[in-house]
Amino acid sequence: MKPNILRRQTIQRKIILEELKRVKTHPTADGIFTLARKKIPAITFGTVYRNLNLLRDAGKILELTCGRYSCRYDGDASQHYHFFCLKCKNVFDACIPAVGNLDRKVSQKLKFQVKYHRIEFYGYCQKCKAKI
Amino acid sequence: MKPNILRRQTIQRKIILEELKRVKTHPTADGIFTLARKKIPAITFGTVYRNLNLLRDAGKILELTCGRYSCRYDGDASQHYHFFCLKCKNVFDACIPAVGNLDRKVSQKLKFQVKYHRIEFYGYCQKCKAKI
DNA sequence: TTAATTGCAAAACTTTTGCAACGCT
DNA sequence: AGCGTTGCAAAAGTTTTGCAATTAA
Repeated sequence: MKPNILRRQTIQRKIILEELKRVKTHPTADGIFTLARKKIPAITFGTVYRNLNLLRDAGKILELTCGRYSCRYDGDASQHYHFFCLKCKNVFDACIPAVGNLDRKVSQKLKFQVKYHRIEFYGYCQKCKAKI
Repeated sequence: MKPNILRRQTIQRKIILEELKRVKTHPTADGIFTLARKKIPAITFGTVYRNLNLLRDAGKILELTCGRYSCRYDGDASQHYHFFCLKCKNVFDACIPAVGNLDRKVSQKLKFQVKYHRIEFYGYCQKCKAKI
């Protein structure tokens, strides 16, 4: 059923991952498509989405869900938190250390198996808080 | 531009909010539509979505974003965290107290104005962890 | 060679919206 | 009466998918 993942290195996949690691803007799939098309004009949406799904499943990138439509992607798959600006809708890394023991607390309370957690901060970024 | 919100009490709005507060399943918009249609067979998707948006904007319900498509809704708008089962995709309340000082830490670090945060736990619920 | 991957295009799915009719207040 | 709200249907926006051609290993 599931296709074998990341078995081949294609130029499309390489560029998508490279661009995602290069930028710090946590782009949407559409944004990645635009970035990739500058390097590979013939690339299509289907290829971008398929690769994003595969890279996410392989744990090489993070898929951040925000709002109704559209996810955002992060080329840095290590544990870290995010800040979402309520005004300009940009996403930033929230540079604080991981909160310890959270997963264990919830495991004990719910009797569930907690694998990981995410924390999202919401508010106004430096530029936007000046304009409110 | 923006319509005046929640100015009138309609039967549709009343049922949507009642059902959302009644169930503990954190349903999707589609799920709420199905629930509401049992009480008001003529209700439409448009009405459900419009009301969910208005109720969310008014702070009466929570909109939880999870995955690509589809948000989930929570009739309990008070501060609490959530657990997402990676297998059955159900959403549960994570009954642990709010983590203090988090917002302040990020505010100081980033020089942003942090209004609130959300924490999402991921793993396997009691039923699913037995089947892995 | 062969099977994963791509490009293309259509489909699927969720959410929004314009408009006339309806119905709270 | 006034206008917020609904039902209807079409549109918009995002993501997925079937298929034949391509291409990495």
